[in-house]
Amino acid sequence: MTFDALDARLLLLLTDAPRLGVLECARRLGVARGTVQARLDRLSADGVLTGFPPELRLDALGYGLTAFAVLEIAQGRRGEVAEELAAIDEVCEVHATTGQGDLFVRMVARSNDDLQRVIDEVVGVSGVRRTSTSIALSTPVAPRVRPLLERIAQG
Amino acid sequence: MTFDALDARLLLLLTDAPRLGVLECARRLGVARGTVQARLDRLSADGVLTGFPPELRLDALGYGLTAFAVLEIAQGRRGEVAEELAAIDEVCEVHATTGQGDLFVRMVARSNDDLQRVIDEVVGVSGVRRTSTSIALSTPVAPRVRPLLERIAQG
DNA sequence: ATTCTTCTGGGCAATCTGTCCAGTAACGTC
DNA sequence: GACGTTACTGGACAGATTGCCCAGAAGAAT
Repeated sequence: MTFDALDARLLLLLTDAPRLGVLECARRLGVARGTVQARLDRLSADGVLTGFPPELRLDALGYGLTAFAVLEIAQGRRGEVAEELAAIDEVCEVHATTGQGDLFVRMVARSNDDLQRVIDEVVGVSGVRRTSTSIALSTPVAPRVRPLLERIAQG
Repeated sequence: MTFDALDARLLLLLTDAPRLGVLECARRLGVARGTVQARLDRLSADGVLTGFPPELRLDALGYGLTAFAVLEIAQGRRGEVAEELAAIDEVCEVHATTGQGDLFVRMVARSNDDLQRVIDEVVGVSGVRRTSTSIALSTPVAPRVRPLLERIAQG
């Protein structure tokens, strides 16, 4: 399973103009339409490209607060805890990590009160020992893949 | 600027079938084509919907390691540091947070050696005081917005 | 009651999609 | 070197979709 510069250029193109048609991509990349189609099919089939989820500004949706929590979990209950966390709507991301903390959680909320409620819900999950949370004040670098793609595309 | 259930249902639809056409969306939502078009235009214009970036499995791309770093920054140099971090390709996300740590960084790497290099680069940024890093062992909940949308869509 | 905004349902020309195909270039193998 | 495999090109086709426009209906606000 390979991923060459053309794949990267294609994905960059779709990053910039997501709802672009296959034909237009082919034109801009200077290759035949079938090639673009084949690449997209292959990337999807190989599981490299898992989709094109909409990118939303959550604050415009009413969820203006983002917070992080580091959870320390009781011995051997990590999987179980992770599952319960996944059931909380406001929990947008969970990682198991090395270090003193065991689980790292990203969550969102509508207001301070709402955040309080969400945090209570998170730390209230059975098996959670110690927690420490912090609030995101700003996001200088929003989630991105672009630089990596550009490198592969021979930027 | 509102965001109603139809908007949410539309975005859920596009989440599941990203490269779906406008007409097909209209059919599945049971509304006129023009409505779907208008909603998408409005969401984009309002800045709620910022795009449809490709969702990639970075490990399939060679970047199999994800690590997090909490950086403590010298007084008043946060913005400056954030800018330098943004210039590092492997840095995929940066948040300014409350708490003892000042900046929270997510980064990726190809291998342990590579991660070492990336970490060195990150902590080597001038203005970075103390750092603590940890590695993501697994990701029980990958970044998601779905539950929030479903709630708005009247789930 | 009147005005605005939004949605509907339809029509139009131009474009795109999915799907074929044959020819050609590139690559590894024997 | 000869051969087989794989990927890309360029072109064809019918059918579907897009962008755009419009008049009328339905609701909400004044």
